[in-house]
Amino acid sequence: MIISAVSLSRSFFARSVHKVAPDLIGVTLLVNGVGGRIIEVEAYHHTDPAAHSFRGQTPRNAVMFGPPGHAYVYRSYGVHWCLNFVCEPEGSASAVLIRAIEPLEGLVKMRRRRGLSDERLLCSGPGRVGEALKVTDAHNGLALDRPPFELIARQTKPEIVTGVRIGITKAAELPWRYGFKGSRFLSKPFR
DNA sequence: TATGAGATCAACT
DNA sequence: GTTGATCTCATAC
Repeated sequence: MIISAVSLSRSFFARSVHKVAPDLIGVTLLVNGVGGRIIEVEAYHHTDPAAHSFRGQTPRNAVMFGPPGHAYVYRSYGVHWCLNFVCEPEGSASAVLIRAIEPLEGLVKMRRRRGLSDERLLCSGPGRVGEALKVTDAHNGLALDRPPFELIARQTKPEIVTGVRIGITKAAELPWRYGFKGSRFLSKPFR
């Protein structure tokens, strides 16, 4: 069977984060040909106290204030690189955090980068995704429809679960975490 | 199974 | 000086 790989259109990200985030579940994300299916994301909006953009533009979050369809990469806890996709028309400053993917392409590279063999732990967490896909500040601001990024549309719409976001204290009650129902690659179970 | 320290940096008080 | 969109390893129950 031949399955054609359809890239996401440029307008995909020119919508509300709350539409883009669930639509990303099941989409295949590759960086330099390495990656897999997006399993878990979180939405951050500029009106949301938990968002980096909430208090206005800084050197770190400047990309969030730019055009949609670009990568926003930030250093988490001084240690990890976390990957976001900027959404909505320019200036609204919202983004989707990629929290987990199901490893499909470049398993050998991901295992080497992570120093792990357990597939389930390769990319199940935002810091782990960054390390496995080798995302760094060099990717901050790059367009998502050009190399090294590749986003391939899903064939069918998966069942999606929602819940509260993880690891935040501000606006912790907002159900803006989205996941692929039943996947074993979720960073934490939904309940 | 659960809690704690360390890594190490931008932004905030 | 403290906090945070995190993870790993160590030690304790």
